[in-house]
Amino acid sequence: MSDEPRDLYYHDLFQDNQHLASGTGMYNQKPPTIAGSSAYNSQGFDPSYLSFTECLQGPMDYNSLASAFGLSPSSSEVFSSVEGNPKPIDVGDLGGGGGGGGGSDNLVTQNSSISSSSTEAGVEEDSDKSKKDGQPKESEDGGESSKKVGKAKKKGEKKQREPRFAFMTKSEVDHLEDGYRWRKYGQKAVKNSPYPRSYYRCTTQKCTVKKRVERSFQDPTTVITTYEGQHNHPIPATLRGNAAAMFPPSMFTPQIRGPTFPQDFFVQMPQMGNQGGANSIYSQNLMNNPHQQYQLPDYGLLQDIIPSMFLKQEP
DNA sequence: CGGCTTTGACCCGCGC
DNA sequence: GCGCGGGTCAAAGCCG
Repeated sequence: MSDEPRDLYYHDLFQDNQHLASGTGMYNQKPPTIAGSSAYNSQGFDPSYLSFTECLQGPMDYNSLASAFGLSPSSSEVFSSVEGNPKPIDVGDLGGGGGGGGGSDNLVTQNSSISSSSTEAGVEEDSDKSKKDGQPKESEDGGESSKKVGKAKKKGEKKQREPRFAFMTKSEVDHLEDGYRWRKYGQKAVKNSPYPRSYYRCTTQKCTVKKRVERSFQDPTTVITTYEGQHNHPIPATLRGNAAAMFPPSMFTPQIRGPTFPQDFFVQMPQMGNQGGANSIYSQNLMNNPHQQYQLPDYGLLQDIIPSMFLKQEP
C-alpha cells in the first residue's frame, strides 16, 4: 500500500473558514458567505460547467469538473494544492474518524482502482451486481448452505465501484431529501463513532445508484452523504411537486455510458437548513445548476458554495 | 397488501 | 492465516 490511497479530500467549511480565507493555492478564495453573497465569477468560474446531476447520471470527466469548479484542469495541481491545505481529510476520517483505522476499503481505496483503470469500471460494477441484485434468491440450489448468502463471485475479478462523491450538510435529519426515492438496505455501526451509517439504494428499477448516510461524530450536526453511481432516470414525478418541477425533463436524458467520471470529489455544503424540505431545495439547486445565480432564500447564492467544493486527484 | 425498515448473518478485502 | 471492518443480503416486522 504505498500508493497513498488518499483519494478524497474535502474542505471543512464549517470549521475552517478561516483557513480558507488564508489558504493557499486555489483555495485562496473568499470563504463562502452563507447569507451574503458576492460574486465568485471574478474568481475565474468557467461558464462551461456540468451540473451536479450530470455528475450523477451523465458522463463527465475530471477536467471538465475541475474547470467547472474553477479549478485547474491540471490534476496534479489540484492535488497538491489540496494537499497543502489546512484540512485534507479522506472519507475514512469522515465516518467518524473511524474508517481510517482498520481501514479496509473505503471510498478511497476502492476508487483509486477506478481512477487508475480508466473508464471500464461501470460495466464491472454492473456485472458484479447482477450476481446478486440481478439474480436474487436463487435459493442456493438446495445444496449445502441453506442460509448462507450464495455469493458466487469469480475470483480474480476485483470489485470495482462506481464513481462516488460526497457532501456534507448541516442537518438534523440524517436522510436528506434529494428528490429520488431510496430504500434502506443496511445499517452498520461506524467504528469509533456513536452514529451508525445507513445504506440506501435507489428504488427505481435498473438504477444502481446507492448512497450512504452517516453523521459526523466530530460534528454531530453534520451529515455526510455519499453517492455512488449515476441515476439513469429522472426524479420520480411523484416526489414533491417542487422537486420534480425543478428538473426539466431534458435534464435527464439517459446517458448511461459507464463511469466516465473517473474521480471522486467531495462537496461540502455550508449551513443547511434544518428542515428536509429546505435541504432538498438547496441540494437540488446545487445539483443542477451549481454555477447559476440561484438565489436561495435562506442560504445565499449557490455561487458562494461552489468554491467550497473541491476535488482530489490521484496522481 | 405492498413497500419500506430493521437487524443479524454473511461475504470479502485488507492489514498484521 | 487470522481477525477486523465495511458492505450487502434477506427474513421478519412495521406501517400506511
